[in-house]
Amino acid sequence: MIGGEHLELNKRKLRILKAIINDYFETAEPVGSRSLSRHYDLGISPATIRNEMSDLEELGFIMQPHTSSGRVPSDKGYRFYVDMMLQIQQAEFTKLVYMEELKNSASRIEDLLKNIGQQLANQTNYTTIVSSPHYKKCKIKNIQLVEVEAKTLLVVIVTDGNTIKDYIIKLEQTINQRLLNNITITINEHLQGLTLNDIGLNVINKLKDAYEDGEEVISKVIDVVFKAIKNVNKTDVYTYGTTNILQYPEFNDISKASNLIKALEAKDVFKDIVNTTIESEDGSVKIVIGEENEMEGLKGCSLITTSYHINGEKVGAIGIIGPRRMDYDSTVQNLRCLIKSVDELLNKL
Amino acid sequence: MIGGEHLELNKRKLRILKAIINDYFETAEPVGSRSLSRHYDLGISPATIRNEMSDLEELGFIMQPHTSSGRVPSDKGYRFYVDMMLQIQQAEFTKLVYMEELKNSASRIEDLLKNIGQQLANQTNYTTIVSSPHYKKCKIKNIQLVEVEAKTLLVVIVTDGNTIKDYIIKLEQTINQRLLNNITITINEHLQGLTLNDIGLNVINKLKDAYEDGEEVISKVIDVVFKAIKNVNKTDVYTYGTTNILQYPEFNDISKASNLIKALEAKDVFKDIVNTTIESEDGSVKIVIGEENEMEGLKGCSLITTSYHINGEKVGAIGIIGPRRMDYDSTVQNLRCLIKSVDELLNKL
DNA sequence: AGTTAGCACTCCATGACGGTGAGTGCTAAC
DNA sequence: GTTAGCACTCACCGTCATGGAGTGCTAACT
Repeated sequence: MIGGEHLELNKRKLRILKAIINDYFETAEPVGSRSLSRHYDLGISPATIRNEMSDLEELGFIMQPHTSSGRVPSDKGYRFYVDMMLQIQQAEFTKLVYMEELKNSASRIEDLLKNIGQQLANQTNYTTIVSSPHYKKCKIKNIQLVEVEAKTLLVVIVTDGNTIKDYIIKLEQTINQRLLNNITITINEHLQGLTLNDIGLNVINKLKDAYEDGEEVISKVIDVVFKAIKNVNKTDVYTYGTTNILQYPEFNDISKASNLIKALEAKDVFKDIVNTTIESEDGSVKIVIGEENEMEGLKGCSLITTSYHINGEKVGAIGIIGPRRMDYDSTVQNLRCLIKSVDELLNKL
Repeated sequence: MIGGEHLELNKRKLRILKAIINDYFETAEPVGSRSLSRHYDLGISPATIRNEMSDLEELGFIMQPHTSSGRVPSDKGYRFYVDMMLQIQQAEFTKLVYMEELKNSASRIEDLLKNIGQQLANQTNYTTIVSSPHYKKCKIKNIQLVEVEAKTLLVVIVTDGNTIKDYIIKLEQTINQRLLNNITITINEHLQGLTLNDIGLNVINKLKDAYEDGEEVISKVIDVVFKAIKNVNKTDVYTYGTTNILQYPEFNDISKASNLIKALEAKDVFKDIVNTTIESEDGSVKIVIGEENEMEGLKGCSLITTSYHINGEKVGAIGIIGPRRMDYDSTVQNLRCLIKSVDELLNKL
């Protein structure tokens, strides 16, 4: 399909489309034939450009906001441009200036991801989203029980990727230290290496049988283990630089801005985006343009996402949200470089 | 000072001021003498109202945006009104409808506070801020060391109010389980009940002397303890319902809205507000009006804050941000009821 | 046949203009 | 002390003319 349309676009039409996209990126105003011929050295007269633009409009790559105004790239136009760009673009990994900072800034994955989101927003002047890591099969690595005060236990659960979750549980009766130690050991023996699905009734019963006076503790611990694993699997999404995107004239209208912010606030809706990003091809960059967005509030924006890895597994997504006319070229480039360094950093932690 | 001005305001002027504040709250438009006499049963003619308004303006309680326009309450006018209200208002504790929900929703303090912020934003249609609890003197309750894999230790630190912080530390060399257990016991013996200030060089040295081959572990654990306590003492501030405030016409201008959102995003600046709120009189409600705000982006807003308690100690703040003409009366009322229930809930956890 | 100059036309943005409505302050009468 | 009346101000709104930037079409040029 796209290939077919590509063939229809001769070199001159392509140059003009690119020029329109570039001019519109810079001015945010519909671009006309005359201004195009002035600013770009196309070697043809405005009249010729007009003819070509008329063709491009017929093909659906550009649109007129109203008769006798200049042209604006359509979603389809951007789609075409972006698909072409993704094929052509050389992966040129320049070292990002803020990588050094990041390297030293954080020893926890969450903090690192937060810094990345913040830095990327600052650097691109767009809004960024970062999802927390999400492990497909979350295995239990270690469970620790600590008495913090009488009848109160602290349960610490370490899972894959050294994610730690801790819970406080209240008991009906006190429990002596020796029993607690033994229970801890037994629980670990039974649960280490298991995923949520692996923990069936038989495992639970076996555990409960092991200690008669420990039944309360064990069943409460198991509750908490389930909670923890569910929590680890919960994808959290964080956004940075929300106000960055408000500076672009397309969001001058408060109602548009408000809708967008509302969408950013309701992070739930990003989870789909994160999931499809994670499931898409390794190392690929996904671009969603304008109306292609399923979320209402984002239809005025474009979204560039890619996934990051921990221990070789795709576990989370990083995305950039900008106006439809955003600078796809260098933003994609930027994101590619970033993700490369991020993957390295994450695997070092 | 305020008392003196109060005396200057006879009953009629007061009624007029209240009427202006109320009308402006409802319409967000400057209010004139004629419309005032129509909508409120003041028993006097517009001409008389005009004379009174002229006086009120001279006293600084109301202002004219431009000659021959209606009047708008000034910060001083609101301040006067609000101070009076706070003195008069009966604390009438109606049960909040969403309290039941909150009761069941959360078992962790952070989750509960999050729900509260969200609910309060929904209910008031303003933006809310909630600070995380901040304990004056944070004592160490329990420290636990767990080997999660070779050369990798998990350090769990439980402090006052059952706040839990956990850290992963990497070691140069493996450590056997027995030594680890002993170190854990010794560390707890030495550090339990101490605050950050209590941990001086002599404590550290004593600890290090206890185990020759445990020096690395001990010094790394102490590092982490310091970090944890600092983290517990760090006040985090969360905001909810950011878009709520954008619906008010005073923020129709995108630049004003953007400034406000920027202020909300830069949560650091709220910490002063939180601190002064926590330090102010027990159970009191603090109101900051318009230009009284120190933060640039908030000068167009008003802020109503109060503190919540855990174990009798004021540990955090809850606040509501609305337009200057917000409904101080019922918002304060609302906040008072909320905080009463919240304090109860928090102390049950 | 492809390219270009010229021309008529469209539409948006801008600024001037006048009328309207809501407001004020002042004065004089009640 | 209160109020009616009046002159005046100012924001707001619709209308109108103007200018600029753009288009599409046609005819002439290479």
